Amino acid sequence: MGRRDDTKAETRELILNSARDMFWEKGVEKCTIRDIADAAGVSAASVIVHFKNKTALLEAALSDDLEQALGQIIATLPAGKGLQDVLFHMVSYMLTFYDKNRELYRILIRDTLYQPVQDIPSIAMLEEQHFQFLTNLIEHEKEEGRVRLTIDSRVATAALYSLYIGILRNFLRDPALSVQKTMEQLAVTLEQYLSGIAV
Amino acid sequence: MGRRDDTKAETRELILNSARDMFWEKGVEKCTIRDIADAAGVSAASVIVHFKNKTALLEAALSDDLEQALGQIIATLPAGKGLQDVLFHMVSYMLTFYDKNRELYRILIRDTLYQPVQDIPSIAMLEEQHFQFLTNLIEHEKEEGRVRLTIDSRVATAALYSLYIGILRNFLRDPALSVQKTMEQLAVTLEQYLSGIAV
DNA sequence: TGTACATCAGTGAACGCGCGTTCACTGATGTAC
DNA sequence: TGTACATCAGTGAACGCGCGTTCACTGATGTAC
Repeated sequence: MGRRDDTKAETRELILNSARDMFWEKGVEKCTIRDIADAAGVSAASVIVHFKNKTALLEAALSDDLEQALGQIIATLPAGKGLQDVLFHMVSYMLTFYDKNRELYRILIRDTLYQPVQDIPSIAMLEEQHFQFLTNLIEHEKEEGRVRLTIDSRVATAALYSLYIGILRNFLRDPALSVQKTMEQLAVTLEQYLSGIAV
Repeated sequence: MGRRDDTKAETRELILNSARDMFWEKGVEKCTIRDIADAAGVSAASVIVHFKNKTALLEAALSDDLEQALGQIIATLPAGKGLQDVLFHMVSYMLTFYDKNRELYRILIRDTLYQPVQDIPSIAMLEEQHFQFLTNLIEHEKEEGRVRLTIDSRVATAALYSLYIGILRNFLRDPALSVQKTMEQLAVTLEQYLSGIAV
């Protein structure tokens, strides 16, 4: 880790910061790799050396903020509350976060959700953390006697995540849908999931 | 509806057929709008007149087959069976369908799932039909006394659809995941959803 | 029914744009002796 | 410690490619009278 690696990392950061700023300001479609390179005071070729393509750059540029958000969520978790409260807290935080620039995050999610894991390393890692956290939470709920012991926690996590992604899809696709309304959707969905629908 | 409209519709069909064939053969990324135009014996400008862009063409070109698949599913439905059997039948049919060209359908879904409804008219309509069918199914289950009457069918439909999309995501992103294995995932997920996870 | 005109699907060729690649290069940093 | 060479991040300029647009046009079809 000599000076060479340091300056390399610095250049990377310069590009990442400019990218994030420009994506926020002008939107993904409206700003070019050249624009970002210019703003970072770096050549366009250098951007491509650091990031495979525009989507990879987008992913890397926005994942820092996402990571911070996830950290914030966990730091501000309501203590001693059950699954439902924790999930509410998480989703409402994330929706408020995405609401700051729905169009930007819609494009991020559209372009990453169905990509192979190796193409979206940062977000895949965040997702994995998120999963692990939820799984632990469900395990904890089992110990508290609020979730049946026969339930497979990984399966339940995947299901809850799918329900979240589904609701997020509505939220990001329909600008008229408020955070409030979306949280109400979550409430009924979650209520159904927890108690089941079968007689 | 004179001859003018007829020939217009014919040209549209020519483009659509060439597009579907080429997308299947070479993959979406590898074939250009010009390639498709040439194969259809039509000018590239004409393709753009008929379809706004490549994604719109992809959506239109593949939605016919999807519509047929959905028709087939409903036609071959196991009669007199419950929700679980019907859902199994549907998902297993769709996975087998997508399995014929996972990469192609991965791209289709990636490029359409988070697009505004007006940009993907054909698929949005299919989705709406699919939804309606599921909602009716759940209503029927209520009458049969297999689903609680207090359950909101639209909410349950949205939830089941989200769970399906989540499982489909794993399937399309991981080529090593077999239809069989994916159906097992569905089984446990569905079992949880039907009976709930809470004590 | 025929004539004159309007409409419009489709053409072909050119264009601008942005992405991603390539390549010879510069200059700072790292390493071998 | 100094010297000579190797490495490699970054440059700048050019390039090819595909997308989507534009525009003057042709010729068939539709419509008004």
